[in-house]
Amino acid sequence: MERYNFKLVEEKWQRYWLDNKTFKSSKNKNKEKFYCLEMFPYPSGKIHMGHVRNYAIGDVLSRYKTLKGYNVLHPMGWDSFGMPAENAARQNNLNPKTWTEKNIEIMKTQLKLLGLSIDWDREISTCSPEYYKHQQKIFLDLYDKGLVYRKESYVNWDPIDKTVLANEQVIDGKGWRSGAVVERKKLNQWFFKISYFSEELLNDLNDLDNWPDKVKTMQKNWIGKSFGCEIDFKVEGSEKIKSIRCYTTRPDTLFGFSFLALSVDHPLSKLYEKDKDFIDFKEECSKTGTTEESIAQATKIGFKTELKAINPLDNNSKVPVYFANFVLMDYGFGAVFGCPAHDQRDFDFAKKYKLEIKTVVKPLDEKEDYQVGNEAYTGPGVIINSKFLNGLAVPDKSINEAIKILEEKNLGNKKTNFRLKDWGISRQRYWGCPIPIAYDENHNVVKIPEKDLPVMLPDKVDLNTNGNPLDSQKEWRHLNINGKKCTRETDTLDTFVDSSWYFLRFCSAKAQNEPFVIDDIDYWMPVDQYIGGVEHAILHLLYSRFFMRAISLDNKKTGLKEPFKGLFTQGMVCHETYRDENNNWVFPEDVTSEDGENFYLNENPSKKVTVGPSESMSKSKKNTIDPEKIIKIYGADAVRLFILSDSPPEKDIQWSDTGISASFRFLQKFWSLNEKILKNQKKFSLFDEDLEKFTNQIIQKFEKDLDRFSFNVVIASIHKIYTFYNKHINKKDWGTNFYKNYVNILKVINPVMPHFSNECLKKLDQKTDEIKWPAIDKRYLKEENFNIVIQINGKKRKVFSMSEAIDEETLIKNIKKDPQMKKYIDNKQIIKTIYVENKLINFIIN
RNA sequence: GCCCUCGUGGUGAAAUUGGUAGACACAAAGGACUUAAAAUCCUUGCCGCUUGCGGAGUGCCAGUUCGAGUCUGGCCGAGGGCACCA
Repeated sequence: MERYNFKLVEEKWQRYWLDNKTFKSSKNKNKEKFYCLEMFPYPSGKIHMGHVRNYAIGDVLSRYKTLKGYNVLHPMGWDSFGMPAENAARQNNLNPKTWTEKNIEIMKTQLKLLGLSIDWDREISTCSPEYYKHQQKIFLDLYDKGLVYRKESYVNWDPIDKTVLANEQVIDGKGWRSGAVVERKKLNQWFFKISYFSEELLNDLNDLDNWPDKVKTMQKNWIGKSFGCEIDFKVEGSEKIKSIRCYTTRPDTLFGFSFLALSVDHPLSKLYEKDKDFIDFKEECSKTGTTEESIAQATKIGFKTELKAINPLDNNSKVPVYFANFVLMDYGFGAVFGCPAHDQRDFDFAKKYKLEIKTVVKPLDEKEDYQVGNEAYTGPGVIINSKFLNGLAVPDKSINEAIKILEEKNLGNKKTNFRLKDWGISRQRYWGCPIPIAYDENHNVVKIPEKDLPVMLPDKVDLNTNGNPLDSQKEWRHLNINGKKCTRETDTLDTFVDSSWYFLRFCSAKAQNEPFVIDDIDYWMPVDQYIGGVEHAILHLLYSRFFMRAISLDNKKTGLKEPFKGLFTQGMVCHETYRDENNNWVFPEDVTSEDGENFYLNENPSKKVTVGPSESMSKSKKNTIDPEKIIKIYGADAVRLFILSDSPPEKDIQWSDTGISASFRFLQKFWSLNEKILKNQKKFSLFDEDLEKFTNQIIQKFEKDLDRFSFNVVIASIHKIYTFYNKHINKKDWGTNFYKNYVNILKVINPVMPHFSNECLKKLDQKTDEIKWPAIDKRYLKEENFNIVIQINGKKRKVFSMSEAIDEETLIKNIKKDPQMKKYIDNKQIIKTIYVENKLINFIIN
């Protein structure tokens, strides 16, 4: 019997698909479309298991939908701008472009080994001018729409490398490369006005029915809508300043007001910029680390001014004004009123500076003379000690009433606030999309004319200079626009911009003169199923939602707002971590074990290896498995089968060597089943109803499980199929329907293991092009063997197997006759009987 | 601190609207076949007693229900997100 040679088979079919352009997609308005998209990879060098899992899921879905008769779009591209290229190029003295293009070639080859059903004719790469020229066009379009602006803002500045660092490049307050203490520096930066859509981005989450709730909640919190009131506080003690505006969500606690706190960046700080004590204080504030921990533990410090703020509801109450380190400038107005009794931060601050702590809310179960203890009380209750607000229920009534009164007295206004900040898109980097802007001699912004697009990245740059390499490109920087001397913007775009519209480009990947053709996106968009890692739950997905709205704004031709109709976030691939005696990480392939308990180095079995917990595969911990090596040993179908089995796709999965080899052996077993069937094709004679039932029911289950992404259950069904068919064939139950049903089985497993399925079908002389999902014969879906559970007082005592439906009366008669059941029922009074038709009967007795 | 999710055998898990808990696999043990090995197939969740049967059982404690892994409340534990957002 011929062994299954996955290598030959997989190569053969991959060649066939390529030569025949099997997965080429084109618009067909008579056919329902399905746009399946996985998050495109960054070409870092090689694919990793995370990619394998992501693309296996997407591929199964794409192939399934194709079988179901949809016109499927399943493209792939490269998120190819970004810092790793710049760093790698610097290290190896290469050009980022060369490095990136080489990686793309390698990874493309690896993806093809997986047998993905991708339309490679639509391949795009964001670092290619063919792509970014359109992005520059979109940038200018958004500029014209007023959604792009420039303002001064703070950045993390590395004083040694003279460059801006992203937040994740700042480690313990120091630059990741130079180790220099990072400074806050004000720079002119470009922004997208994502806040223009805050309300919409929040509300429209409600319509995204096919998104995970988790992601929607994360976005909701990120947008952070809060409802409150802006209040002007009159100020005494300075000629220059008469009032300070604050934002609060708790205007009802205004009678507990005991200080007013300002951010050190508040405009009022100008009054103190020559005050040495204030300069020292500001310095002290900036030292508070940037790490989450240090912020959480930071003590609250303040700088007392000579100013007094007046309580708008009680003009006799005058309280000190402080600058305080815990007030943020970019939320609200950079000024807050302090109510220590009912806000923990204010409480901590008041304790430190011995300010009054006046209780104005009491919990419902406390007496009128309630006083807050060692911490602020922020829960619900009733207003006290607050004159005309007393007795109001906290929070809803009290807040609404307080706002009403403030508005009536012209002291404040109802206000909604969002946490979502505008998106800073300037990066002082070389390997990114140039911003198509220049400045004239008076520093005015000048758009690069459309005819001069794309603004090409210069090929030859010195990456070893400090700061942005583009700054030193003298020739490139200077240009004339309409006869005026100008200099180019040297910042490039955040790479998140590249990935905010690539799903549109796939619809018109070859369009020369525009980013996309309206007719194409009308047909293909929105993406029906988007699949990727949960790490992009907020930024990438929110930015894409913003882009879709920004592009559609004032655009009469497309009104699309949501780019992704369905979203699926898959879990990570994990593996145990290994360390040698010197505590260095060791690759799993360099480790061996005979008993599964003690581990040693392959090269030196006397050296013990300690096993750490299983964690998400990462290069730094060396707990990675190279997909290419695994595919070469076990084949793509075995890898696909394994990576989809066992764990539900949204959860993390454990890589296991025994698991992958079991999948491999399973394919071998399935193959020999196929061989047996092939040899005995002529022997089918008897009709077998059980087979018909099994097959139709399992295909139905397949559909249901595929539709709800239960791939692990689908794989379980495949195992069941094998066991069932193998049993039948060993018993020589050659039903006339055996062959037909088996062929249908080969079709439904096709999305999961396409090479294997195609090869088996071919061997049985079946067509492999345009395979259709088999129609289910409804006659066999009806369960005709009824298992009726007999319960006594809700406890299972026996199961009756019936070949046909039975009525309650007969059933009870049978039960009473049953010798096993007799002992439970005889001489007992049946108080109640619960009967679920053909399923269950429950006797309640005493 | 706030928000969200999840707790089921040795392990990954299944159970779609409350109705036979543990499908399907991994590991381990035992068995069949074999001169032997590989491969393949079968059996085994736990505790009792003699095949068979009985008991407990889905993190813990209550509740609703004829019936709860599933619903409600409280507690404990794990993971994730946000983090001085006023």
